[in-house]
Amino acid sequence: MEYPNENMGKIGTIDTSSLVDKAEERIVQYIQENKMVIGDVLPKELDLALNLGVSRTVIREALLRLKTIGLVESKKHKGAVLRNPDVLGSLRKVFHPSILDDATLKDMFELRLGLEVGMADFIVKNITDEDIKELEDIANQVGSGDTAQTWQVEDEIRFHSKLYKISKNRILLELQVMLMPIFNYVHESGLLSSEVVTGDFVSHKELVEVLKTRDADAYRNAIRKHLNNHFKRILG
Amino acid sequence: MEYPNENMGKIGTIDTSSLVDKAEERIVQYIQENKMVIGDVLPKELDLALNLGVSRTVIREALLRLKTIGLVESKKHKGAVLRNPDVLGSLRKVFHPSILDDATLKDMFELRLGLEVGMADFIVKNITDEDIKELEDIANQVGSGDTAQTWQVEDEIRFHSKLYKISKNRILLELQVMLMPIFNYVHESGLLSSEVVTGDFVSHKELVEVLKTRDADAYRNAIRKHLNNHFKRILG
DNA sequence: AATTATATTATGTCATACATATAATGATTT
DNA sequence: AAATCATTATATGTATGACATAATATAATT
Repeated sequence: MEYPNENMGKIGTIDTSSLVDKAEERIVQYIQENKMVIGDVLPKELDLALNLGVSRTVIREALLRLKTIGLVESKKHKGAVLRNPDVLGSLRKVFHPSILDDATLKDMFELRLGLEVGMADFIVKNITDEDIKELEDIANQVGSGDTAQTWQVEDEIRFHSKLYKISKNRILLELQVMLMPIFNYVHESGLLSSEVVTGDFVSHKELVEVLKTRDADAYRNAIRKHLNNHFKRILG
Repeated sequence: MEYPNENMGKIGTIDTSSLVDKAEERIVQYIQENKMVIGDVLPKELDLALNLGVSRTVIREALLRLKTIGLVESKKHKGAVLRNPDVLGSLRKVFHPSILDDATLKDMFELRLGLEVGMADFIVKNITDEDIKELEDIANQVGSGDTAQTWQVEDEIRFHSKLYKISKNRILLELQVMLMPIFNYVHESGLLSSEVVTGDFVSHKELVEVLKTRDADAYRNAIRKHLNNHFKRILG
């Protein structure tokens, strides 16, 4: 029983949603019922207010929410126009190490590792000869004289960013862009057990060689091994 | 050259951000500079307005954005209190097939497949004997008489939801919950090439058997095969 | 026809007032 | 003294009206 008093039965809940909540709901409903598509414009604020029987203030706040999650975009004189929602856009502002708790940061660290292994099939499917050439170039840049830590990190990012691009999956790519700073933050923070160095490390060069075979299973195993040091830190 | 007129050189951009944009920025800045933590409350709207030299309306809209992305939560009488951001919360409203374009939907279909394969290590790491028992129960419920399509789908969802839970990764779990309806929608829509049936299918029961060995590599291969029909539809 | 003024319109911002819920305080009871 | 209840103060929620601003449509000019 989830009520404080055992004798207290369920009597139904009261609608505590604010006017803005309701207005937002109705507007989304309006969009769906009218089968509106990208580019269509919503009725102007005053009309919405009049029709829903609330003040313009409420409508503005409801619309602002829709703007914030990227569903609409407001143009002066024209109104709120539907846009192809930048699905992950709303995440961008939240994805900062400073405002996330440790558990979440760790989850994201994991997420990135998982994504990279999980997208093997999509990489192999879409990779072109030019892509391979490009990856090879990046992989070769290491060792070319300067082996300072910062350069290594940059090459690391370039190489893996390229992999995401090859996957031709926009969501994946955007996720990666947002996850990368968090990953690096966690990597360098004291959040995880200290780094370990294992024997059978797969280098970027070797990854490229595997990619040349266009064998997804083989690549999946290779990238998993490549990331093994990271995995070890969370798997213990 | 990205300017209409070749003769037009770069003269620097003008800050076109609205007052709300700036206010939002300053508030986030305030949070970081003061090293505020979960539970702390922001100054009240009127104080923020006075200090930033804008109207309360602007402050309210800025705060509303932060509320929408789940960074703060406003309590009457108290103010805007920092909350552990529900990172994916803002996605919930956008994740509806009706408002996403086909390309994005397909990307999400892929994402789910990738996640499931990519999280193999985390499942194997965290799985308990009870988890295995539970998975076994779900797997056995299939075939117990009723083989209607709807039941199959429900068992499918139950089984895979359980897998995500086992991963003990909240982000992964939340993503899955949001992705599932989209996945089903795409699965049933005419968006992908028609379904194919392959020979070597790995069943839920077999997956459980593999999990008993606690071998992440083996499980990764198994789940990849289990999802092979889905993969085939996008890989062609 | 092309450019330049003008008017119109819908959003952006401001100011003020009041409603409402809740934290804090004080009064009452046991 | 502790617990309960009533009161008050306070910060957000909502409403209203006004004006600023930018973009569109229209008219005027070249």
